[in-house]
Amino acid sequence: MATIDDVAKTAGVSASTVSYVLSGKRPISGPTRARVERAIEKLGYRPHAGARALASARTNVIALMAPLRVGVNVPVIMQFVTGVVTRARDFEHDVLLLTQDDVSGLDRVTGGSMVDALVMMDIEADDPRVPLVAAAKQPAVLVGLPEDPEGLSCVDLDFEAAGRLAVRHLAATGHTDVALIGSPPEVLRRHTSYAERLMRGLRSQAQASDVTVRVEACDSSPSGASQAVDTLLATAPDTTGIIVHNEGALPHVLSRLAERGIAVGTDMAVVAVCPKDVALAQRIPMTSIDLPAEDIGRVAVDMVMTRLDGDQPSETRLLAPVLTERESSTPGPAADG
Amino acid sequence: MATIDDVAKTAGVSASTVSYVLSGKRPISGPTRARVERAIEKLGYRPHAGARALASARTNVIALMAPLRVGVNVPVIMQFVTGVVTRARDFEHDVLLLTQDDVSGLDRVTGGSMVDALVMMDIEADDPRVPLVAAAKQPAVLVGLPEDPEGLSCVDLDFEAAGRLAVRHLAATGHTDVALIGSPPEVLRRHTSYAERLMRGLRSQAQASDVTVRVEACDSSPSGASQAVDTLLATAPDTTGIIVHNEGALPHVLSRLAERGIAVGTDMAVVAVCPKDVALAQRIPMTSIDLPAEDIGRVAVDMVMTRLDGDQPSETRLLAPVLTERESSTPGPAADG
DNA sequence: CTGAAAGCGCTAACAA
DNA sequence: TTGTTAGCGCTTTCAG
Repeated sequence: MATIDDVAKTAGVSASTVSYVLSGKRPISGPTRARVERAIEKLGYRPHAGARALASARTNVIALMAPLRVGVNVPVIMQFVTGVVTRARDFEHDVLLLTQDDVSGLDRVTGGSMVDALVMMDIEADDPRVPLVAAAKQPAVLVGLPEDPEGLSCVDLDFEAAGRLAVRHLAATGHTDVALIGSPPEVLRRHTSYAERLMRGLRSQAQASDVTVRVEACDSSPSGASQAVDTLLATAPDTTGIIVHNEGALPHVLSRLAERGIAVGTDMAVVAVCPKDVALAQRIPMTSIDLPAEDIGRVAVDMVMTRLDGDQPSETRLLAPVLTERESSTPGPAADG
Repeated sequence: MATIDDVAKTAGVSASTVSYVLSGKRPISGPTRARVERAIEKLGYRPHAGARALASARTNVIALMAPLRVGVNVPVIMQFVTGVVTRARDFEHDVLLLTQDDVSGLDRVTGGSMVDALVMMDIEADDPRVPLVAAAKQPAVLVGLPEDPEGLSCVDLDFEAAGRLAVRHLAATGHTDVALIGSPPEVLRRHTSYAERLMRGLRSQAQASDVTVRVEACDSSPSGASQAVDTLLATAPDTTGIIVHNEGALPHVLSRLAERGIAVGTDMAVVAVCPKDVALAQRIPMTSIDLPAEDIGRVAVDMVMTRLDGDQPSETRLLAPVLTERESSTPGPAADG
């Protein structure tokens, strides 16, 4: 492999000039630049990342901690990762992938100066990684909200607003008895705050709009979904609007409703909280509040990059939810008259 | 951050001794080792990755090129990535994630010595990345089979054997008219060889077992799946066994069959080629040939690690398919008598 | 506008 | 069993 000295030699300049041509950190005359570039081209020169990191204290790599366990949210995670990776490239950064549970990985990449910054997905209320990352010398942004973000930056969908929005939509279309089919019990137990935030929004808007909200936890399996639907219809037969916040269960919820002869869109309004493509991949195009995973990933990278140079103060960004009406929700019973 | 010299100083030894304690590349006396370890602990010392890479020409990072486009195979990809990341950790390596289409990323990480090795997913028959990676100084393993693997190592499920296995299973349970509901047309156009290999196996075994096989390409959308089912039943009404090799379409295929009053498992045997968890997440537990994505990822890492030190010759490993009988397939018509 | 030279923090001969 | 020392390839003062 050619080194910077090789390039310097064949261009007839000093190594530092080559370096400055590459970094643009000082003005270079046209002819000199041209000769250097020709030499680089000719030799197929690539700066050695390790040497660069050593000399400049910059790796041009960010770490991404993602929950790689198999499960419900796989599409969301993938979209998020995609957003992070593509946006990182816009800043000339690559992405080092860590699994959520590799807590020691945090220390490794951080202390070993393997990365310039960190993005951590799927933050739980009382997440053990939060204190670790707060102590790191690299900036970090969390996706999700921990109990105490003490000086850390966070991004997420504004789930509370999403909850309000969903209820407002159903209320506006005449529904007075609505229900949430939500996350699996284990998610709730883990205190991933988004579920709680959604419910808070749901409840506050329910009160404001004078509708009742029943909440049903729901396993993502076919049987879990069927059970949730059956329980709901048994205990709250007046329900005319359902909010589903569980991608894995969504198709099965719809199947179950179909099996029971309930026509989604006419007999029952259904609003999903999920990525757009998931909403569109159902048997009926779903009215949905988009979970803009890729956007969130992009924003996370933007935030972390901002913090790379200047020491911006920490901030929390909650993206405003957007509801798109599709065939699964139509004016409800009270609006019929 | 503490450096190796700091550690050496507080342990009262030389830097090289610290280095050797860490690497284990030469014997160290008990007491010395103890003092060094104490110093490391006390200072919270972490070797600087860049410095290490520069001095040793090892980064302890491997690159993984994965197709991050959204689509059908998301669960498979995630499982695969998980396999790679966790196995890499067993070899003290981290994973740098590149997107499939970032072809220049290959050059960047390779030429810049950012990684020790490469794993590339989803290789197509005439993949433009193959010559690039063949020219790299780092070893690589491909997941999938290119047209010409010229000296490169590959892993994949043995799809040809899987095709044979599926047909053999259906034939053995009495079916004589079977069909494949396969990948979307665009996948076939991309010449991802697995689809072709599966069909080859299907056809050869069909001939051997004296059964007919009809092939239906199938878009992964609900409507695409319905259409495939409808076309199939219209043009080949005698079909009693279906092989589905399209995870995204699978639930919709099953729904469509249900809608048409065809009972999967009794009226129609269905064999899926998909990950186990997908097979189990359907309305009926599916007889399936497992797509062991996580295993493949693990094997890919094993192979690439082997090639890191000694220059092992290149090899291609095709994992033997395993069929698990579940409720979606039962003895067919001919076996009834 | 360009060069010379001093490190960045580590590894691995070479010496003892 | 341990220490000394010469780089690894780059960035960035400092000088001109």
